[in-house]
Amino acid sequence: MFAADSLPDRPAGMAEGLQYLELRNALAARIASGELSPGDRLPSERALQASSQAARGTIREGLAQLEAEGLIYRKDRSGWYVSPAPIVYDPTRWEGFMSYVEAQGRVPATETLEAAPIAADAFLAGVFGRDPGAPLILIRRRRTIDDRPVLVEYIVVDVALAPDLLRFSFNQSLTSILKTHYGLQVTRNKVEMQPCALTGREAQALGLKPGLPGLNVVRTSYDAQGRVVEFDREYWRHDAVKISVEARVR
Amino acid sequence: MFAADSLPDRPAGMAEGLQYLELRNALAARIASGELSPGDRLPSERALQASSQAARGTIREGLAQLEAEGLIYRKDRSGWYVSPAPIVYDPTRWEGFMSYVEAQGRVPATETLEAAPIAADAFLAGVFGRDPGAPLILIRRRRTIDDRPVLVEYIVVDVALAPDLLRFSFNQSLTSILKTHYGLQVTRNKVEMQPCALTGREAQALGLKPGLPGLNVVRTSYDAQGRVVEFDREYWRHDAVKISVEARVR
DNA sequence: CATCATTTTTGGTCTATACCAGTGGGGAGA
DNA sequence: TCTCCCCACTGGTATAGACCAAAAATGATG
Repeated sequence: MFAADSLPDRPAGMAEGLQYLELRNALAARIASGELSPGDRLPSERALQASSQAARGTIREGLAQLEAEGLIYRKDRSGWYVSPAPIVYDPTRWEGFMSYVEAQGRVPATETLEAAPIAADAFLAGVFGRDPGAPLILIRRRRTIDDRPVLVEYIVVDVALAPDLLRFSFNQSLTSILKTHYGLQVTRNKVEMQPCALTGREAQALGLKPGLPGLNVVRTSYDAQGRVVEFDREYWRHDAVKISVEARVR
Repeated sequence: MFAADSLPDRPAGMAEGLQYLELRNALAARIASGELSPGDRLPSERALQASSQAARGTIREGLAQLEAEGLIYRKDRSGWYVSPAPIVYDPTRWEGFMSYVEAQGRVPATETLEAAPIAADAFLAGVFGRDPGAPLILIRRRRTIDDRPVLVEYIVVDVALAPDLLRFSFNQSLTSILKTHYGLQVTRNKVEMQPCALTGREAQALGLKPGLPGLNVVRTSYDAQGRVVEFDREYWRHDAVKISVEARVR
């Protein structure tokens, strides 16, 4: 009940007599025992159906349950797979995705999907304290851990603080580009997080069925003068991340 | 794409031609327009079926989608309802549930489900820096906002720091009891959060179908001497809370 | 050995139906 | 008027089938 890392193979009170929960429990036990390891493919729905006598809809109900718990994930029309361990994410200690993931013994990678100048709309103008129409830069990236896409992000930077930013490659740390070439150092963060459904472009970029659960992280980074250095909206796979915050009470 | 409060009635690229997404879009639009307000009951599944010509399974697929997005929730065998706005939760500024919820213009309440002495197991012994078997106190509470249960929590307190704690009522702020009567003041917090599925006792206490998505928050509170004042595991309805963290970068 | 076309497998969507169990309202009876 | 019971309604679970589109495996071909 208390151990932080306990993922019970059969949560107390999880009703028996329900076929989809029985299936869930059976698969969860096989994952917990190590018979199925992260990355392994589960038997196909029809194979599970044959071995359990249940209807396919019932099988899918059980699989969806495990998916909601983050124990397994699906690859469209390819199969169901056991989820890798989530990475631990402390938004107050964020020194960038690459170093963060590496520190946890995983292999990160970044792909720039888009990088272009845009004009501030009303919302972004408010964020950056500029007038609507002010020139900004939008960067869209996809980030992977061990070759599995885990998040897509939209980063907005103020051109006034980082002129000619587009000449750089964004497949590495943006934080270090801003620091090295523009002397912009983040000293304060505001982070908002909310569970969401991954839809449309986000789902597509992550190779997910639209509507799957995700985590939406919005980060506003300020420098010592209180200027907005970076505005960042991230969409994470819900099973890829675990949030851990450590902070003094104020 | 950027506005933090945008809950689009039809996310860009959310495929058309899929009946369950069409239904989702139709209902989301009615919620966004205000035709359906928080707390309102949706038409029954069979009524939606009659008006859309789709099979009931398809209807339920669309409803499950909206549920995953946090726009609606279900009450077992009673109906589907529009979700109220989530409360904003900053774990680094946590002064207690009651004041927090009140500050956002909502009505909080707390119910003690259980309060009893327990002996430390291996995990809790490690948390509190005591020997296994050391006497602790376990408090289980349910907390509601506007009469809707939103979380259950398991709080563990070290008897050595708070002797005779059980004489108090826990239907109010525990933080203030510890401060007023035992001089225990929290100065530092460690918080971990992870999406989870609400099962068994937790689902039951919240009146939810087992397996619905939730948010698991584990908080360890320390005083100025680094002693563990409180160890707290919370299970939130996923649609009841939005996390916002503001912190200096270290 | 690499490439392309074909076939098989897989999950994705959808229909139609059945029965169950808890909710909630209305009506009968005290 | 109040209480209790019953019943209609609601969502929850399950079956059995169908067809589709994308992925993966296969086999033919260069």
